[in-house]
Amino acid sequence: MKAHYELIKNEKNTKARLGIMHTNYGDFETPMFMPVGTQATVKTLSPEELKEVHSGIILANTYHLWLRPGEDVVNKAGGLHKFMNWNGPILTDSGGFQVFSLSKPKDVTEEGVKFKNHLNGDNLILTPEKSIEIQNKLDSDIAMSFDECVGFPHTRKYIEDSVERTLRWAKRGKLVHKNEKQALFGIVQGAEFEDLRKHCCEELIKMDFDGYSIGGTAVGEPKDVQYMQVEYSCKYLPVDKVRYLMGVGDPIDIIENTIRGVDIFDCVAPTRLARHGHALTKYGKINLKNAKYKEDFTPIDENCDCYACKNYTKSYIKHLINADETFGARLLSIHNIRYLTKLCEDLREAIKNDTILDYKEEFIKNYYGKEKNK
RNA sequence: GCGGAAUUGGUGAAGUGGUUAACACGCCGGAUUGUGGCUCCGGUAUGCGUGGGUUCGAUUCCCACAUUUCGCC
Repeated sequence: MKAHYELIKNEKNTKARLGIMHTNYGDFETPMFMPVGTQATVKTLSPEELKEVHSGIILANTYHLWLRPGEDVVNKAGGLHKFMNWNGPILTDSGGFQVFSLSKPKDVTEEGVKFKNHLNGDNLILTPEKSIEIQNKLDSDIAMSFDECVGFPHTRKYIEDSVERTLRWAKRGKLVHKNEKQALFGIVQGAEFEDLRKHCCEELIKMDFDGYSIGGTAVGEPKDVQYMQVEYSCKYLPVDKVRYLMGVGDPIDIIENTIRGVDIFDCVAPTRLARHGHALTKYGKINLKNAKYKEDFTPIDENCDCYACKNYTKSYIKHLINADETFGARLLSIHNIRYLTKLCEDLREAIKNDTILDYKEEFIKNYYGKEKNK
């Protein structure tokens, strides 16, 4: 069986959707936040801890696992689930984001994208076919097409060419996709141009993917542009397939884009922020390095059910972060991921009750309001 | 008691008779969006042991004192 989406309910006042993703490694409800585990591990967390924070699915990265340890090693281990001892769903990114973060414009060719291996300097080329072959071997539940993720700003002409290339790459990848238990998603590009997003959606739908990702967001564009890009994508996507917004994980953005019809999110923010000493709270992001927490013997959030909040104080976690102890990063990662999965639980509840706009208003009032008064 | 050396921010320290006293760490803030993990960006000594003197001008030269330290009796 391939992973597939079941639509449960549309929210009455917005485009928000409640759904279930069925996979061979369990089902999860959407909207859902997906933590990032680039190198077959969500940094600092064990699989048991990931279960505890209610991660329905995690993301791993094709580019990194290709370079190290190599897809054949993972394949011989019995696939990514066995290799990393995670028996929940896994989605793999295609390496498309590395097109944005690691390559220069001249490195993007029709064949694929040239990279310099960051571990040993080798010149490499990642192609749509190679990306899919690697993902087939990694044996994730959901694979991504290899796309070109273009940064912001950019010219319309470049996006026009890039979208066509991404479509050709999607088709090439689909042709070599052989893993029958693995779903394959197409990626919508087109930046902030509605006609290009529409065109991209229509062409991808013709290829009949198992789900659709919205790409080209979270690359430095203003918030209103991001929301527009999501609207211009969801508008043209089929209702019976899941929609995954790539790279977005700011709490407000999760709410705004859920309202616009997105089902799955991923972001490095909760884990990266954790390693740098930040915690997400109802009243905004706080920096535990700040001196004011030195003798704050209360939990990050008294109402949070995570292991960190149930057992540790801000003062202690601040001490761990200041002393560069990894346990601090682990406690904050647990909290931040739980914060986002709980946010998604709340959003699902609000969709059931058709109260998502009220939820958003209340959330923003708390998140920005008190933070600014501090 | 005698002789020498030293005294620069929270710490280790560089430095010069003349605009804003280097650098590092720490500290105080900020950033971080399909992760090239442990990064990046700011701020942080109105003052160079204390008191005099020389000089147009002294943290820098001179004197005294204090403190620290080394050696000798």
